[in-house]
Amino acid sequence: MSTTVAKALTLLDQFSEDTPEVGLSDLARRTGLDKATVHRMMSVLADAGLVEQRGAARLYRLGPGVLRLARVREKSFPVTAIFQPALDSLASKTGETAHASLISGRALATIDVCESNRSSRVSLVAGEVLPFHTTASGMAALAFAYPELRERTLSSSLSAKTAHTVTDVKLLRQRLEEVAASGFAESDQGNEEDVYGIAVPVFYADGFASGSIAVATPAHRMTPDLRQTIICALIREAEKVTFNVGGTVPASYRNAAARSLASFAKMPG
Amino acid sequence: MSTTVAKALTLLDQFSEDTPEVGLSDLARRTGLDKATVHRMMSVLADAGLVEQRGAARLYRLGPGVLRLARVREKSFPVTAIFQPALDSLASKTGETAHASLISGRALATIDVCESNRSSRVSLVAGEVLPFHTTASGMAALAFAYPELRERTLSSSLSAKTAHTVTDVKLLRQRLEEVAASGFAESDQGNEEDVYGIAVPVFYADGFASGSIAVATPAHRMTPDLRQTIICALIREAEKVTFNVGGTVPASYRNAAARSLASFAKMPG
DNA sequence: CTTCCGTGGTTCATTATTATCACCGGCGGT
DNA sequence: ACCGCCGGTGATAATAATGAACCACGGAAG
Repeated sequence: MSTTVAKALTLLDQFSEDTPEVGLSDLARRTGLDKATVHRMMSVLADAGLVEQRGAARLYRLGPGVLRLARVREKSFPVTAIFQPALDSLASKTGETAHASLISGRALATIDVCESNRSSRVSLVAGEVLPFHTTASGMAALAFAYPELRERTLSSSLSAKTAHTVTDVKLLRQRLEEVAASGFAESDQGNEEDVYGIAVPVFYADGFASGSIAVATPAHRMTPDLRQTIICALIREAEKVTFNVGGTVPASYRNAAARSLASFAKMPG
Repeated sequence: MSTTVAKALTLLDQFSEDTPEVGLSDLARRTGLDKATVHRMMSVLADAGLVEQRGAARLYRLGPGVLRLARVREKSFPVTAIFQPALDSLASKTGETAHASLISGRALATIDVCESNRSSRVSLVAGEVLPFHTTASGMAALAFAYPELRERTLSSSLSAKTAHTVTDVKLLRQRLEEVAASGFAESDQGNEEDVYGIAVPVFYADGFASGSIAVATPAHRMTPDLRQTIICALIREAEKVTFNVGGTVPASYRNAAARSLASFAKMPG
């Protein structure tokens, strides 16, 4: 984080679907950078087309440049187009909100969402950069990601987002091992109050996780039955998605997932 | 261009649909930066998720971060979703390839394309950052853009891309005045050999151009009839698009477009 | 097998860039 | 008129970027 470009790029992280437009002072406050610094950096970002300044309020917002970049990536390596149908299927099967996230540098980026059509549903604020350790999506991805990323994450600052957030490194490591053994991750209100998340990893061609797909439900609604339905659906969809993006399911995960599915089959109901 | 962030951002411009993956030395060569510098910058960009390095070849490609950013922008300010149907309509009406570009900092970013279904058609390399002065899209946008952008562009280095490219500032200024008077821009092989482009501007709420929509045809196929068809269709579609993005058509353009349409009506055929 | 050239990646002293702070003009509420 | 906050600016002190040299590797050619 000491390099100037890194600081400049944190400015981009300040924009989300919640706050698509941000002012200069606000950016400075959020990032802890000096106003002048932010101003100069934003001018540069605007020059590159990554942000633009429109309207009388002089607020900044993301610029057309990001559309171009996304287009280039999606054209040469389509993923959102592959994830979306899987999420639609998940949402209709489970009746809950499904979303997909990709490992994006040292964090997790939510790239696709399909909200359920229930009256009471989890409506997630997509577009935010999510930490690994507070979300089921993050834990699922991290458990099967490059070991170096796992270590770097565990040895970074792990802030709590709710009263339920696990921040203890030893406990997190244990949780990751459980995820690795079961093939799926769960988060009971670790990232947001009243949200229960379940996630499974999706893989790259090299057999390491590229991201994850997840289903989020209101915590009070979670039942063993629903839980089982969600996990089974996730495992099945994830396999398809991994295949469609040209990924390889590693043996470790394949075994873990099979074990979990088998254990459900034995249970009554 | 002297700031380090600007240099780092030029690295992102090296990725296009043509070359979605680039190596380290290649990036250094293209940008004129030192290998070590590029490596450090790419590491930072990768940390932010804007690029990623996959596969044994260690090539860099755009990362999931750009998907997130595009999603955020598109959710709060949908434009590609608005441009696309207009382009589809243009392509079917004219039988030629249509595309939309937005002013992205000090250049033009192509964000949407609809190729015609003809056997011989202009197949454009989208995703590239286009200069203003070589393309019809660029001239259409520039003629109605903020004066400061126009001046800055005209006083920058204007390199030629084909033998037909106009690089003389005085002549370009004259062309821009013609565009302002007629409401549309034409480029006869100024950006690419054998490509004839016609474009009209699209506007922001403040009455300045946000970008343009254009139709590109093989130069040899262009006829007065086709030209008229294209221009009329463009003007009509552009008005709709401007309205749909919440933009305002300035009086100057409205008059110019009306004049052009009227002049065609008077003509035989 | 050796040589050569091209990768990607790293190091570190030199140097140029960047952050900081106080300041400015403008706007809106009190 | 005042106050606070906004976006934006400029000179100086402090920091971060630079780039040549270097390493290890891999493939092609001699």
